[in-house]
Amino acid sequence: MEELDRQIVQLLVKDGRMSYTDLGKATGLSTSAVHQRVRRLEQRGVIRGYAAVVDPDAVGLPMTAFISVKPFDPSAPDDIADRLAGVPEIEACHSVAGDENYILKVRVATPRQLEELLARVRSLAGVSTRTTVVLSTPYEARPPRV
Amino acid sequence: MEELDRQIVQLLVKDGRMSYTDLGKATGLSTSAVHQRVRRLEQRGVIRGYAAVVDPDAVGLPMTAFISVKPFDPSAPDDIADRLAGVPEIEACHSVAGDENYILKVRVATPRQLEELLARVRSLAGVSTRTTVVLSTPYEARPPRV
DNA sequence: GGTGAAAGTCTAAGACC
DNA sequence: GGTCTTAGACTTTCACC
Repeated sequence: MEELDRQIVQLLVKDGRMSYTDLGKATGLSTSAVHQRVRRLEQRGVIRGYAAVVDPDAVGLPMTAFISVKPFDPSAPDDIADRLAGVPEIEACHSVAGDENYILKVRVATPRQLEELLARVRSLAGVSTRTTVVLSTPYEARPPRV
Repeated sequence: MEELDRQIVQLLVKDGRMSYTDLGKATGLSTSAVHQRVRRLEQRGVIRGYAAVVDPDAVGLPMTAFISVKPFDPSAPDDIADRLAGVPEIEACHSVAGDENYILKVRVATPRQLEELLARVRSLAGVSTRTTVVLSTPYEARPPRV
């Protein structure tokens, strides 16, 4: 990716609501040139979208956990990610190398909800689970150095 | 949190660039009422900021891994998170309950860079590491159901 | 790929309920 | 907390280079 695009992406990752005017000032381009570049970056899928970053505590989801899952029947076709796609508590699902097949990142309100979620994940996906509870998060969603 | 605020947060998590005008239409409030509420949500820290969501592959960081770390000397004061705060490859750092003390999520370009990063993490923070490489990510950063 | 200008839309602040 | 109003800023499109 070219230097100017890299700069624009970097700026938008740090502040997704930065105006095209300000992006132009920061990069030395005109407003419309920036606008065009951003549109291309969106079309090419480099920029997937924009999101408000929310404090999970403040919206009633103070409990985070990582759930590693492994199928009961390792010979069955792996449709675990699909089976879990509709579970709203799951924020991320990564297929991984190692002892387990997937790592899920989940957010819930209470330990009781985590217990209920684990039961749901096990029965929906036919997996055993190993859960690591997050105690605190010094930082998260830090902008990548693009 | 109140229903209208919940709605606004939900909408902004899905589209961080949605205009106040459109937020007003979606919630049945006037533009300025929405604007006021958003400003309050930002001030109260419910909304921490806004970010462009970027495709890691497209910006040259196709490799993701989780690194669990444990201090060599468990009796030393725990300043691991601080020591690692300046490492740009680390996207998130969670203190966790369980066998290890922290889980880091990292993004790099190549296996060789991951190797170099692991060495850096170990020596900077005085920890042993256990690394789980991500093979693919069916979904990630899904908007929480606020 | 870039610029610059015009029309339309949105933001932000103030007065008022 | 809410609405309405208004000035100014920003976005978006277009003709042109």
